[in-house]
Amino acid sequence: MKTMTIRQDGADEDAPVPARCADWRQRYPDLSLCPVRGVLDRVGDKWTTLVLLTLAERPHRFGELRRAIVDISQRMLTQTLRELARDGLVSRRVFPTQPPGVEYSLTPLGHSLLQPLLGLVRWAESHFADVEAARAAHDSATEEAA
Amino acid sequence: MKTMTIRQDGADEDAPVPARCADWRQRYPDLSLCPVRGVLDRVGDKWTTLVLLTLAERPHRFGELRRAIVDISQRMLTQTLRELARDGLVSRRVFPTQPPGVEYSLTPLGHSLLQPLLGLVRWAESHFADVEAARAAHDSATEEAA
DNA sequence: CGGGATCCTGCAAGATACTG
DNA sequence: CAGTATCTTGCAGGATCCCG
Repeated sequence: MKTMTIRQDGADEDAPVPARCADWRQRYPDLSLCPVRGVLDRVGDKWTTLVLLTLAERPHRFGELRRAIVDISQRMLTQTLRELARDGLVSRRVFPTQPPGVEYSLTPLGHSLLQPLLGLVRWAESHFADVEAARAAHDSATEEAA
Repeated sequence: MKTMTIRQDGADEDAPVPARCADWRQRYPDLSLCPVRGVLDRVGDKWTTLVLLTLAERPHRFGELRRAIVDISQRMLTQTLRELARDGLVSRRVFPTQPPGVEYSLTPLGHSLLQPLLGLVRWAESHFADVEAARAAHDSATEEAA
């Protein structure tokens, strides 16, 4: 293995993609502690992304979010919002009216996550057809083998 | 609601982020069919990303992947690789040697996904400290309320 | 309206054992 | 070496009821 200078505080930011990846895996043998995994787990969460994207549009109240996301259960919405608030991605403002209103909105940090997230969305938009084609090809190939 | 011109074949690519998001949600009332969700579910998968990042480094054989990812079970590795191959992100080459060797590598499509993925990784690298700080602040705040 | 607390279930995923 | 098959379980997540 080639010797490689690794900065103590993080990966070598000038390193090419592969080296960066290898570096991350080496520095976090316990994957549950890896910050990258933490983020990816969140993003992959069934609802987190949907909530973030919805809030990207404009601030929403609890009920608005429920209706916007349609098939989210109230339990999951509450839970997702709490974790997002805890992570500092979403802020929760309570209006002491009657009945009480609660408004959720993206924090600057949450907004910053939106950019890479949108990168993924764009990839999905432009490459989903390829994925579907690959699936069709693969499926017909394996089925004809059977 | 404001009227908005939606191109038949996809979201308005010039639209600002929020409108794009709203658009996606509207066009896919059934979220399980939404291509964006499909991609995000994959990325969020506990192992998919790890495998892709590992293969980004260089092609790996099955056993190499197992050892590289350490705490993946053989079952999950097989399953993950099969789905990635089916989606056309990873290619599988069999060498008819004795004993047989199988090499997995990224396809061009898989490699293209790497870019947005790395965007997320970079976000995690640069903002994880903020998330942890937010958590600490949030936790101490709620705990003192109790 | 905006949740909290409970109960219950399905499936994701680990462990183990076997095969070409 | 590179998987497949089977069994088993944890827990994500839905449904439901209640409360300030």
